[in-house]
Amino acid sequence: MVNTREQIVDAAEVLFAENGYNGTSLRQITERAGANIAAVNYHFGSKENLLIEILDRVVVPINARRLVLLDDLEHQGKPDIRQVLEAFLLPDLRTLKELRQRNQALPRFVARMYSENTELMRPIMGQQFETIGRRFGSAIATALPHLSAEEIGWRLQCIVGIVIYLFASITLPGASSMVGDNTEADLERLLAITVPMMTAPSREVATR
Amino acid sequence: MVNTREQIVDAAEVLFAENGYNGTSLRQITERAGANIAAVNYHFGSKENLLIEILDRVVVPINARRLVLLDDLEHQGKPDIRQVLEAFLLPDLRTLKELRQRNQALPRFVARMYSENTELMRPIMGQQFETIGRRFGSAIATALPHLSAEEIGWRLQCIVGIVIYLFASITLPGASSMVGDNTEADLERLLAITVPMMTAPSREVATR
DNA sequence: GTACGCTTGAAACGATCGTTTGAATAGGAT
DNA sequence: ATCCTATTCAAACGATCGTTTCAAGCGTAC
Repeated sequence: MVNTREQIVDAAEVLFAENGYNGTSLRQITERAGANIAAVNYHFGSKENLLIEILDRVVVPINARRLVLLDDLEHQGKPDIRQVLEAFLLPDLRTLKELRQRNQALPRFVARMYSENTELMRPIMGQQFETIGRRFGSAIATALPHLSAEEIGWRLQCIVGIVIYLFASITLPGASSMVGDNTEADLERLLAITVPMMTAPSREVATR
Repeated sequence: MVNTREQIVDAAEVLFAENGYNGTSLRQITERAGANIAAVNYHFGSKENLLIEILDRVVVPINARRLVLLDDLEHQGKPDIRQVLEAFLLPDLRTLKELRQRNQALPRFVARMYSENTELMRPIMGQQFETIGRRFGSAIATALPHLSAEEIGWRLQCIVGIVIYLFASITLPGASSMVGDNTEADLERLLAITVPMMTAPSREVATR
């Protein structure tokens, strides 16, 4: 076998997406990869390290792309809400499309891991979103001065919920798929609802 | 033990929410419930039946409530978009609050199972949402004639994504919790963004 | 008391889990 | 050819999984 390590990662991506982390055994992975059981612990050390390696390669670049786009925007001047949201959403759509081309089931797995909110995932997504939330929160605040920081954070989390749902690729009966191959069109469609959703006047809650 | 069956359900709810279905063993469940291992298979037949029993008691009433509210609305006349969305969201918020009072971790577990999109879950949520999507889709279509049925279904799924995210109770660092105890206030907050999000013109080009 | 359904108990079932071991193999550098 | 490092392999490790078995306990009707 010339490239056992890569074959294992590919097989694990598919099986994790299909049956979850706990629902996938190393024997399934290595059988699909055409490798030996011991190869996982040899190349990765443990099953958990294999998971982290898969997740990191997906999650980290998304937020890196977000920050690059936002930096560019703020360097050019004061961005409006549509530009900020585009910088937030475009990395998701591009990554979603790329992941699908590489492995059709991978985005769903990432969405599952995100929504599991377990102790394994919390440091991975927590530290990532801390910077993202602060940077985009203040960018939105300057574009929409009528909203409080708390309300902006709340609405941003709603958008995160939509994005995770996009990644989950849940296609309910009678509904078409949420995103397609045309990233520009998907972005337009998302901005068409997220911009009004973010711009809407606040009915803020006092008792929280 | 006077009520072993109930104790098992309660323990399973907590542990499933914490560690997932595959991540929870029957021995953990029965130990927490103060029951014997064999009690699970005696009362439920299998671990999978125990899961289905827990999910059914949560998911089915939500959509039943939705349909009752929508029936009431349509019986009174032609509902506007805000009323329809209220009928869609209110059962979620009420159920979310109730579930939290009963078991703080239960909503997160439901959200996890929803987003897993596995073969076990598909019949449970699929058949449920088929009626819901059709009924609410047509109700929204009469309230918003400028939107195509396909666009309505797509936006409705975005709202489902937000709701699942609410249930997941993911609290990112630096952000407050998404919903509280004041259901009326939470509903107002959700309607403040979902009504503009649903009403927005289709594929709008620019907001300046 | 005796007999009978319902429920619980301890123990073991076969299967599978993630991990480890140590020998066998390959392929280049010297 | 010889050595060395990297990788693969079959096999087994102890642990834990969901499930089953069957005896013991329980309250109620006879």
